Amino acid sequence: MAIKKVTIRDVAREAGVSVTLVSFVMNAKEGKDGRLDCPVNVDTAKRVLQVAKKLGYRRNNAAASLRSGRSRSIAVIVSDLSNQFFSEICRDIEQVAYKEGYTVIFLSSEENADKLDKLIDTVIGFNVEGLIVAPCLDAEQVLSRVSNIGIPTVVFDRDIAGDHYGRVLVDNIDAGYMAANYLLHQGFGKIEMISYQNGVTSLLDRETGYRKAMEEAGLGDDVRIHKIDYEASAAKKDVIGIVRDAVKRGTEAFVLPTKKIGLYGFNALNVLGLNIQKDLSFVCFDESDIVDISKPAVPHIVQPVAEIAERSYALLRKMIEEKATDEDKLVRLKAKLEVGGRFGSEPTAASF
Amino acid sequence: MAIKKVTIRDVAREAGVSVTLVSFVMNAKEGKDGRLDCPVNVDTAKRVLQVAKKLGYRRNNAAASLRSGRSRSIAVIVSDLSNQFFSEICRDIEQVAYKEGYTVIFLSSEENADKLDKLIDTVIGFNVEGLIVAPCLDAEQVLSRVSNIGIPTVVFDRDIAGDHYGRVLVDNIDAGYMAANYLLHQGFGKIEMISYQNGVTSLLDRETGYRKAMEEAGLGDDVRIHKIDYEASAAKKDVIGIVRDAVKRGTEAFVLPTKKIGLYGFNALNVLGLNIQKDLSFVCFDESDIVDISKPAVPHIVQPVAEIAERSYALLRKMIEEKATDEDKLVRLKAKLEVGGRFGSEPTAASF
DNA sequence: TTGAAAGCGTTACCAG
DNA sequence: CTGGTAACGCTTTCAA
Repeated sequence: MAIKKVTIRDVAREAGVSVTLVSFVMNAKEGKDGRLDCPVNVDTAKRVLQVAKKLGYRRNNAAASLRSGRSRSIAVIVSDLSNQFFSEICRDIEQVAYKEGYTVIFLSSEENADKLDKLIDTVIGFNVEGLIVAPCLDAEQVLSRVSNIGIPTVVFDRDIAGDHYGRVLVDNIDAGYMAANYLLHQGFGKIEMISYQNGVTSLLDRETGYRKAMEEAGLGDDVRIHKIDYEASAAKKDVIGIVRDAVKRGTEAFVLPTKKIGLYGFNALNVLGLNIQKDLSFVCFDESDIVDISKPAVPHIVQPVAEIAERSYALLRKMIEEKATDEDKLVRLKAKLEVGGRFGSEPTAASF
Repeated sequence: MAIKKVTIRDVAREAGVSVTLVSFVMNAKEGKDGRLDCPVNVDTAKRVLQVAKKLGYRRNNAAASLRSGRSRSIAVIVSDLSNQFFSEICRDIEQVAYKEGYTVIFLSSEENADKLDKLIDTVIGFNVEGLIVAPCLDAEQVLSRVSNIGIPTVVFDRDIAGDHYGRVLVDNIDAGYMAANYLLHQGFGKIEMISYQNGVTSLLDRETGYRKAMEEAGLGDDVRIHKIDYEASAAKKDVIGIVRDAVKRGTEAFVLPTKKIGLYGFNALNVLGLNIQKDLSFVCFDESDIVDISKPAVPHIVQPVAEIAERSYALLRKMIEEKATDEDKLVRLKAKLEVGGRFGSEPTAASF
């Protein structure tokens, strides 16, 4: 069956009016009184609406966008769509954009700058009005091209130099500081950290925070940051070795600054037959099934996902409307330390 | 800064050729020999390419789509983008589509049929060539409208009656059967199941499979399927109660037919102070951080995510090209039982 | 309150 | 091989 194509002209003919009228009616927003606010006779409008519905008319956005230059759509490019952190942000952005009648296109750069480059071409060709990007590694050059083109762009999660971009960032220094400080207040002194060697800003900042907390506690000499491979199976092995040696050395706790590193940490405990808290304590980052369920609860730093999504979208809209001041263009959010699991404050067996 | 707009005409003028030539060149696919296959002089083509690059030309897809009627894009609508199962499928679809030069728009219906309806309007307005949909609850009517319009549509995860759709489904009866059967072979007899009361086909099928395995084992009288609320906090409470009562009754094992229900199960164990395997055994569904890390390993049914993605996309492409036979339009895939965690076959402490 | 007509940037068609 | 020109469906003046 061929795809039905009902145009504005079909509606106009059937309703006995001009295409202009139909266009007016179809674009009219409903006022608060339920009335359409457009310079069209109420009865005519009603008739047009009816005919449009009967015929199954749907606006051809390609044509509308071509003519008007606006597409009422934005693109969100993350480095891995299957990463929970990103997919939650995507969902939240979609929800808030949807309310304003904006369509969101999601794309995944797979942590690959070349692919990011091509994706950006694609979405620009789609006439999106703006971009929200979680920069992949080495994204600087690719994104500088975007800023040359002049398409409004907001980056989040990782920082990128350049004052053209809107930036929505979590204070990762503070996050790392909180993580280490929590452990210090628990009475631990021998606290180490495991991080990736790839040097993304968010991780470097968390390392800085950890270091700062240790130094303030007069434990600067005990700072130890282990760097592991980014690739999963290598990383997993690395962590097992690090944990095993650390326990021998008398290490009491670890700051594990990403969700995955946290999981590697738990895996190491399992493999080594160690117990969380009894043998070793962790502060993890982000929520995971593990920290949700673990008993005793595993303290973890959570990023304000919904807020990141909302602020990114709001900032982008402001930039699209060219109303964003330089102040607006940098949003700094704080992470939070969760001490109980997501189920922590819920009824326990005792309450039954 | 205004958005730079370089059109095909600018390139044509600068290169001293007609717009037609430029269009030819810009649409030419690279042949295997690296040569462009288009009826254009090689040198001319090269010059056009150079000028296009120099000027920063990018095709306006809205215009191209308007004129050609094809958009080289498809839409994927899932019921929750932040659900790992869906987001992995999205990523995989994106990857395979990208290779063929197709853009994918992802949307999230939030398990809401009305929203699905609107999203479909939106993407049709975007001139997408086809739809891949994970039906939300009550999606039947909404989707029947799509099939009237005649836009090629593939559904996955949940079945929908109607022979217009392509359908990529996992054999959930078999999956439920495998789950129960595994427990039976472990020597358990008192096996129960916890499921949602919302009656989606995939769950009903898993229940059927469980029932079938029990009946074949002569344990038809012991079949017990607990139905819980879909809403998380209610569900969590329900499961705690169910597990507590079940253990008292001497239940040995549970089939937990979704990832979330599995997590509720683990939560119940925690809250009740029970041990997996010692006090109660589970077969879960889908991968999660828990089943990855748990020790002893938790057997779980995994769906062939990559295959679902690939087959859905391939089928949709075939339908778009009107080459899909009725045979093609139903793809049945098998789930697999994983007995070890994802880390199961990896090096353990002993190997260090 | 209504309508005619001029494009938006591209591809398709036809002629050279 | 190359180029002119007519659409595609819509929004947007401008005029009635």
